[in-house]
Amino acid sequence: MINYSEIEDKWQKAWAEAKIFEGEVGEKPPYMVTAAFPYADMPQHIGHLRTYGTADVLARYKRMRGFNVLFPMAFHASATPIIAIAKRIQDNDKELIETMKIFHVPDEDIKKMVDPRYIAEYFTKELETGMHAAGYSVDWRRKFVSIDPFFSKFVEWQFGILNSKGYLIQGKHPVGWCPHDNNAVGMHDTKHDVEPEIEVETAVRFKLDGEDAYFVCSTYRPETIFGVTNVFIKRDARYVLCSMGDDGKSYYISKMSADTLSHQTKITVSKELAGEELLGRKCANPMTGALVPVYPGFFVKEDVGTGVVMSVPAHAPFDYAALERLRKDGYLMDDIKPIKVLDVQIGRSLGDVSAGEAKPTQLDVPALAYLEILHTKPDAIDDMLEFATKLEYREESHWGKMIVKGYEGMSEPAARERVRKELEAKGDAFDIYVLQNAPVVCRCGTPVVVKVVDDQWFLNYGDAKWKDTTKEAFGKINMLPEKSRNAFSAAIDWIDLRAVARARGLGTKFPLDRNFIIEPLSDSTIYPSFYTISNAIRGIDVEKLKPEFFDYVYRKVGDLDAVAKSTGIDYSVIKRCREAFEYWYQYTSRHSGSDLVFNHLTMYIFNHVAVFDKAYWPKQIVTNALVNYEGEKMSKSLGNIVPLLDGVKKYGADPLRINIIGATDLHTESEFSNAAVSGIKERLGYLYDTIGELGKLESGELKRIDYWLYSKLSAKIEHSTDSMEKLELRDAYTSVFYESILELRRYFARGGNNVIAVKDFLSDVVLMLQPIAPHMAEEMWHMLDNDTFASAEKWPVSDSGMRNEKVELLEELVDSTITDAKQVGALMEKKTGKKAAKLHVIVASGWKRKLVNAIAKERNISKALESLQGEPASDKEQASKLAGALAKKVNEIRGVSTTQEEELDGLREASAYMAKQLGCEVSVEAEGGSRSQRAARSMPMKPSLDIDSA
RNA sequence: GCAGGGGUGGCGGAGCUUGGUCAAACGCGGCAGACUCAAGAUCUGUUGGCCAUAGGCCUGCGUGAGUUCAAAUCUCUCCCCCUGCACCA
Repeated sequence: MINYSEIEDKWQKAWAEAKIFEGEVGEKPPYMVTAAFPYADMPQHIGHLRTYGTADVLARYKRMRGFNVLFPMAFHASATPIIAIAKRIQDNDKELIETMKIFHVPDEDIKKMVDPRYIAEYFTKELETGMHAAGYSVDWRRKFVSIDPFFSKFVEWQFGILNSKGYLIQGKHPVGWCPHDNNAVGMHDTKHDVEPEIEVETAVRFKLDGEDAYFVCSTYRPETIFGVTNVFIKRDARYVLCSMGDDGKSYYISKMSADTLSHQTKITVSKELAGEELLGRKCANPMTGALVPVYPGFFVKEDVGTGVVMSVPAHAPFDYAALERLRKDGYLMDDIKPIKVLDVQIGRSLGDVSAGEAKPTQLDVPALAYLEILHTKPDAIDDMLEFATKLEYREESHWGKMIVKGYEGMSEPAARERVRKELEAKGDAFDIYVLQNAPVVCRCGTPVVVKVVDDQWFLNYGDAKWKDTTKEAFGKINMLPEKSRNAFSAAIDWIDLRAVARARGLGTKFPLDRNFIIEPLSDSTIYPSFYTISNAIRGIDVEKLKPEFFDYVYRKVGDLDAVAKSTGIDYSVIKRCREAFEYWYQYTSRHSGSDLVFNHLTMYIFNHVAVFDKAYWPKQIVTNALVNYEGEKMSKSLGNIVPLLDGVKKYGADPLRINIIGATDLHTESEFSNAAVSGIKERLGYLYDTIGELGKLESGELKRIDYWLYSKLSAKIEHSTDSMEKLELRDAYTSVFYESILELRRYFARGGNNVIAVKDFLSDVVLMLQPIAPHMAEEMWHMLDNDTFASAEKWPVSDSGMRNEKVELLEELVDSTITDAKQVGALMEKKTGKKAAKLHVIVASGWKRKLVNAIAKERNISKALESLQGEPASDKEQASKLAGALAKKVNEIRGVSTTQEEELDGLREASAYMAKQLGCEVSVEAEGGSRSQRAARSMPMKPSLDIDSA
């Protein structure tokens, strides 16, 4: 049994003592690997191995490829969860404390976590311990925390630059808001961690006839305004007459919506009344001018939107149903006729079957037609109407074409935008925000509302010039996996204004308004550059870290002497910082989970472009998918989180690393499972044992199977090197790990026993295993009589001279012959009831090879036969016979490279092996010399088989 | 809704960039055998389906169409699944 923890301890200590992972400026080409900050609000679980482990594998690989590698690490604490956690600890939140227990946080530490700073302090230690245990080749001298004062100086400097470039702007912004706490609320501030989802609706105003006031209807589909036949209100709800904003007009909306909307605009109520009282009035459609009546709608909700709904019976099943019900109840409205505004093939998305059955009686009223194809009626339950609404909305949005004059042929989304803009231009429409997933409840118990704050600071990622420069930089970045490029491209186009200041949290104060904190994703966009100097400036009085220091180090602005003088920082330190930045930042590889593409990673590119010279723009970005546990997503609520330290202790760092990092492509989720890890352990054990037993092998002359092993090794090195360059780790480690073991097994089964060959093979395999399984590789490397560090060795180089395709081909011939013989033997046994006693393997003559190759080349039977001129007459006769048989497959025939002698040789050499596999005697014969009647059936690479029964 | 990714055996997933030599590498699971008093572990073999029974044939890569001598692979259509959608790490 391998004692993983003993081996891990041993080598982790040895590496630290030898300082082999400490990056210093040097002569070799630099390569800097950074992975997204871990957040210091929880320790790591095994899922984190995916990103950090991948970065470590790359760092270790590049070191072996002759690069001077720097792999630093730091921690993020400037986040809201950390504040929320402190608060929840204070409130004695059971669920949270449960989670803390999963991570073995001692009670006394939990108690201290009412202080957010203690949370950060505790978990940064935990994180470092975990990363150490996982065997990451990190240069720990450079670590810092995002709330360290010297880092804040760096962030402030960065924001100074962004501001000087005009990228910081101020404006209105909708946020989830708790009226009780008077605070913006995010996911971490709500019960059950629900993210408040804010959605924009269009509010359209309808002028009342004969009254200086408006109804405000909220809608998602302003383009249907052409089809409005009436307005719905809720009969038994309370409504108010109020002012909205400062346009001096009066508006009718429900009382409840007035409360909600008061967080978005100034609302002053002048009168309150019952919905009942509004009935019977008329108001004007702002688009068409038509006067429409006000009716009660059964489905209208006073707390949704404005509590007033514009009715479009042609395109809204609810509206249609409401009118039908009113009609049934005898409500007079002879003048109401649905007005169709767009055309669509009804039921198209349901497939041919349902659409074929549907017989819409009134195609002029799509809303009714939708009810009909769903076999439902206007008096159906709300859920059915809802379903019909969704279907209609979706199909019309997808395929609908406008039929309204002036908008003919426009798609629904285009028309929606245009109508909205037109109405807004006239002042007849404005945006209102709604909580799409209401109710969302703040941890204090108050329902969350949408508030529009008007003094929010934004980073303007929409700035056209900035975007263009970013795209330029993006085009040159190496993306791994390459297919992530599309997502980035979309993200760069999409990102616009990003709020950068927040009211509370740990972190750097916002320089333009010290009452705010810089939002935690925005404070960490260019921090990888801070690693290049963090070790050199730690301990310097932070007040000396003035902007001119950073300007010089990162942008070479100013003069070294002057900077030293004005900051008071030692000349040599500044010089060293500049040199370190210039050196390390030439080539950087950035690693993160793919979930960060749409925020951190995109902002990472933007901010680098804004701050640094071209030479220091990002060079490579690596994203990876996440980790599942036994087929399920890992999550705290599922309780299937395995803390990293527990995992390492239980399974060993290397088996975990192979399973989580090496068994999957970057873009697919990896699967952690106990079964997979134990399979990996068995295989590591096989390699370990094989090395331990090398002494039992001999050192004779190389045999065919030895050449085969060398050939396989050479191909393996070439293949896995290619894969590693693209970080296709699954591919690389299938070859290096799994297939190596299969090859060794076959080698021994074929009678291989050469100590030199096996040792050569294993040495290279062990070295290639080093990036992913560093501890075991180190151990085995030393068992192979080396006294250097595998972690500091060179990656193996493929010796193309060792490639021997002929030998590999002949081994495949042995395999296929065995497979065929088994099948034939089984058939024979089934037919005759007798077991095979002797197998005759008859190898095809040379002329057949010529014929086959000629056909493969010419794709023409007669031409191929011509090329056989000069062969003995009898062969020619047989050749034309055979050629006739091959004629109908003329396009499928492949050429062969083996001669009859080579095949005979290869099969004879393996005849003992074949005999063992088949359990019968094996005789290998040449076609010419065989007495078997089946000899003529033999083909190149497909010997004829004849079995003598017992 | 928008954006990105995906749909291949019992399962996880290769293959798609560059069409043919290729359907299913590698792993898990299943089955059979070896070892064992036995179980487990391990090793060996086998494993898409169907019809065959001297090594063969047919069928099969979400749906439907198209391009081509040839499509898992290229184009289009539709369906379904996953992820993200901002002040939140």
